[in-house]
Amino acid sequence: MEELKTFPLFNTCTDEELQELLQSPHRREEYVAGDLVVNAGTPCRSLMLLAQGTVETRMGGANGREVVIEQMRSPTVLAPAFLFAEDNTIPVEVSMRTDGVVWYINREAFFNFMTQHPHVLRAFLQTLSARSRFLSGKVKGFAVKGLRDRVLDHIRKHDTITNVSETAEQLGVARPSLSRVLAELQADGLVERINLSNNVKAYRAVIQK
Amino acid sequence: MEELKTFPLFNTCTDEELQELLQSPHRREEYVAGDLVVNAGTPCRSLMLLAQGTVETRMGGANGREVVIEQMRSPTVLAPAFLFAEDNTIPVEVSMRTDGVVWYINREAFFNFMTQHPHVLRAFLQTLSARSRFLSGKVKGFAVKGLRDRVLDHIRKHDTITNVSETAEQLGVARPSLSRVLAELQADGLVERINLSNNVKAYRAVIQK
DNA sequence: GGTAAAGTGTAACACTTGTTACGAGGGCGT
DNA sequence: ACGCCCTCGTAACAAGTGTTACACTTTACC
Repeated sequence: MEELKTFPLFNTCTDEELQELLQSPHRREEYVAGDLVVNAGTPCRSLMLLAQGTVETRMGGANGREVVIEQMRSPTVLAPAFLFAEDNTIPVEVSMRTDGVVWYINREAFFNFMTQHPHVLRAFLQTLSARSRFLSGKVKGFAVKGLRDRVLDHIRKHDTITNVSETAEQLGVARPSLSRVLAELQADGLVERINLSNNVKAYRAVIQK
Repeated sequence: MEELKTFPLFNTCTDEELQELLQSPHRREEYVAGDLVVNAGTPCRSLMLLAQGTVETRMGGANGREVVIEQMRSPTVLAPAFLFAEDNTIPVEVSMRTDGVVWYINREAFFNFMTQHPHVLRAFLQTLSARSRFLSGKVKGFAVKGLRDRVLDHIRKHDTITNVSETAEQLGVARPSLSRVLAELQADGLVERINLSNNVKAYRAVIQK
C-alpha cells in the first residue's frame, strides 16, 4: 500500500519488496478520535505502524496522577522498543487524538524481512535508538532541571504556548504552578506575551543576544 | 575469545562464528577503577562490550547537579542505543567503578554479522529493548511517584539498604532527605532496621501480607 | 444576545524536598 | 587510649511545587 511507503522504515523499499512483506499476516485498522489503541500492560506481538492521525501516549501512576509523555504524528512506529523485548508488555497507554489508521504486521515476518533487507534493519535500529535517546532526554529533564528550565525548554521546542492547561499536563505540572512560573519568567524578561495573527494570546521566549 | 562468549549476545554462537567476527577491526582495552570510559558528547562508532568489571553511568546537568542513572556489571553492552542512531553522540558519562575490560568492535562489521546471524540480531534487539524499558521505568519513577514510593521500590529491588549516602546518590536525592523518609517509613511500619550477620546495620522492607 | 462552560490569572496555605549545621557512633591507625 | 575520619540521624530553615478557591475573560452554543 502507498500508506506504508510514507514510513522512513520502508522508503528504501521497492513495491515488490513491500508486496513480499504483505503476504504475511497483517491487518489495517481504522480508529476515530478518542479510541484507545493499546492499554498499558498489553503484550506487543505485532509491529504497529501509525499511518494516519495523531496519538497521545500516557503513563499512569498508581496514585492516579497521569503524565502525558508525548504526542506522535503519522508516520510513526508505535512502541518499537517492545516488539522484541523479553518482557514485551507495553507500559504506556496509547490513544488516538484524531482519527487515524494503524497497521499491524506480524512480528516474525517483519523479523525475517529485516534479515533479508539490511536497509530496513538499519532504519528500524535507528527508530529504536531515537526512542532511547528521547527517553534519555526525558530522564535528564526530570532529574536535572527545575520547573523554570523545563518550561523554557518546552517553549523553545514549541516556539509558543497557546494553551496553558494542556502544556501543564504535558509537563506533568499543576496548572497554577505553570501560570506562576510563566508570570515569573515574564517578570524576569525571559518570556513575553504576544498576540498571534488570529488574535490569540500566546507566550513566547524572548530572543537573547 | 572466551570473554565474548559470556555475553547473551553471543552465547548462541559457535567458535567459528566468533572468529569470523573478530577478523574485522576491533580492540580490547583494560581499565582501572576510576577511569573514564566515555565522556558525555562522544560519538559512538563501535560496539562496546563490558567484559569485566563494573561501570557507573552519570548524566550531568547544566546546574552542576549530577544524578547517577545506574551501575552495570559485566557482561553488558554499553550504550547499544547509540550505535546505530542518527545522532550517535552518547549523552551520558561512563566511568569504571572497578578495574575492567571493554571490547570495541567495528560497527559495520557487527551490522553485517547480525544480518547473517539472526539469533545475534534478535539478542541485540532484546538488549536494545531492555534499555528502552529501563528508561521508561525511570521516567515513570521520576514523573509519577513521590520519594516514599521511589525509596520503597529501590529497597524491594535491592532487598536491603546498607549505605544511605550511596543510595541517596543513586536516587538523585539529598542524603538528609533520604534519612528522613527512611525514618518515616520506619515509623509507619513499612521498613525495619535489622542487623546483618557481619554486624552491619541495614534497612529492609517489612513483609506485607 | 445571553447564558453556560472552559480557560486563565492570582492569592493563601500545605506539603515535600533541599540546605545547612551539629552531635553521636564506629573503624582505624598511631 | 586518643584522635581522626567517615557515616549517620536529626533539627531548623529555605525553596519549590501542589492544592484549593475565587474572580475575570473568552468561547461555544442555543
